[in-house]
Amino acid sequence: MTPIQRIRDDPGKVREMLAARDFDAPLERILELDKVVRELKARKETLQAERNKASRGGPPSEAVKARMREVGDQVRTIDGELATAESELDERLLWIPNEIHPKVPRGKDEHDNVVVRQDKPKTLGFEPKPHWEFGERLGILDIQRGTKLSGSRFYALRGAGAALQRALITWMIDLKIAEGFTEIYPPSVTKRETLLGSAHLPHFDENLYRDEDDDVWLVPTAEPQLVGLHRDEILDLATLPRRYVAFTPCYRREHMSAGRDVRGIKRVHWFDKVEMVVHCLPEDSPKWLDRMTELAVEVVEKLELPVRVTERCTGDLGFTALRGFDVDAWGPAANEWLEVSSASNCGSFQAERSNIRFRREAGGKAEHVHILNASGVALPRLMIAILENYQHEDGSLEIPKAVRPYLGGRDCVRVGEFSL
RNA sequence: GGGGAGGUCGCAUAGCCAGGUCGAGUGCGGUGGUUUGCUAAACCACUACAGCGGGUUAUUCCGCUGUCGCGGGUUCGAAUCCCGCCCUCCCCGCCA
Repeated sequence: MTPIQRIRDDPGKVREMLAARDFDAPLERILELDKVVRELKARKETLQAERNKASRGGPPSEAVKARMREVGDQVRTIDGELATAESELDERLLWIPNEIHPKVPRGKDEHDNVVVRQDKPKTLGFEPKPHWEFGERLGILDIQRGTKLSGSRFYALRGAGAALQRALITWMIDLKIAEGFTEIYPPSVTKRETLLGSAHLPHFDENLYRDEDDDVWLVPTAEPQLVGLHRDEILDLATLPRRYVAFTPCYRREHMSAGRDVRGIKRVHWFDKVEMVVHCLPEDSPKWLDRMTELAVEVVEKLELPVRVTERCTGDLGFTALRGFDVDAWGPAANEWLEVSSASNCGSFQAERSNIRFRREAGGKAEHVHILNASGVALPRLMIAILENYQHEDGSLEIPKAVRPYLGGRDCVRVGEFSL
C-alpha cells in the first residue's frame, strides 16, 4: 500500500508508526491536500468530458467554439491550482516512512536493539593495538596519505592490505554466486530518479554527494542501483526471486555524524561494499530476510570472527525497512561490536516507488514485488575486525584461512614486508 | 563536439508531411472458445495502464478522465503542428 492509501485508510496507524520511528509528518495537511486534489481533478475531468464530447466528430459551430474557449480557460485555471496542491502533496508523501512489521521490538535507538545471537569475544592473550596503529605500523594502511589526497575520513590501503581487501571482495561475491545470486557491476553514479525509487531521496539527501550541474549523484550503497535495475518493469514470475550481488564503492558525506568515530577507518566518506538485493514474491520476503542475514553471518563466521546478530528496534529501523537485522563482528581493540552488515525487508515500499511488479498469472493483475537488501558485507569494518583479531604480538598479521586461496596462498603479512 | 535518422498499445510495424469518432490499424506472440481421437493447423473472440465516480462488495460490470519518450505551447480539438529536454541508432571528428 502506498503512503497516501495507508494514510486515507488508517491515519491513526500511520501516526503510531511515525511515533515509533520518532518521525514527524503533517498528516492532517496531507489529508487536506488529498481532498483538494481530488476535488480539483473531479472538476477538471467534468470540463474535459464536455470538451471531448463537443470536439468529437468534426468542426463545431462558432457558438460551441466560444463556449469551449471558456472551458479551456477554466481548465487552465484549475491546472494551476492543481499543480500547486499536487506538488506539495507529492513532496510530503515522499517523507512518509515504511510501515513497521508487528514483530519489531519497540525502542528508541540502537541501544534498544535485541540481541539474537552473540559469540564470545576472542581474547588474544596480549593487549591488541587499534587497527589504525597496527595497520600503519605494518605498512598496509595509510591514513595520513589518504587524508593528504582527499581530506579527512579518507585512507589508502597499501601492499598486502590492498590485496587483502580485493581478495575479500572477490571471495564474498563468489559466496553469493554459489547461493544463486547474479553478480552485477552497476555504475556508482546514479540519477535522482533512481534514488527516489529506493527512497534514499529525499530523506538521505544530506548524506549524499552530488553534481549539481548534471544532477548526478554518487551512490551511498549499491542498493539504489540493484533496486532501480527493474524500475518500471513487470517481472516474469518464473524469474523470481531475482537475487543480485554487487560490489561498488559507496560515498557518504557523514555530515550528521561529524566528530563521531574520527579515528581510523570505521566511518569514512568512501568505502567498498558487497551488497545483496532480492526482488521476490510478497509471501517469501520474511524467509529472505532470514536467509540474507545468514549470508552476512556466513562471511564473518568463515573468517572465524566473533559474530553478533541484533534485531533493530522501531527507533533504529531505518526509513525503508519493515523489519531488519544487523550483523556485527567483534573488534577486540576497539572493544566494540562493529556493524558490518544491515539486512532489511523493505516489503513493497521500494517496489511501489520504483514501479516494480509481477503477475501471478497471465492476464492477472500486476502486484508489487517485495525487495530486501543486505550488505554482504562492508569492507572497512571487516578489515578492522581482521586487523584486530588476527594481529600477532610481534606486529605481523595472520591471514584468515578462508581468503588465503584468494591471496595466492599467503598466510601472513610479516613485519618489514611493507612500510609507509 | 559536428551532421543525419528515430522513439506509437508484450514484440514488430502503420498512422504524422494535408490536426477531427485514432486509445490508435495490421502481423506476431498471449488468453479463452469452436472444430478435432490427441497434437498441429484453421476459424472466432479477447488481448495496456492509472486515477475518479457509480453498481456489487467474492468475482464480474458501467461511466468519465489521463497516458502514442518526457515537459510545455498553438488550437474548439494534437500521436499528428511548434519549442525545450531525455534516450537510441548511423556517419565524421576527438580522447582513451
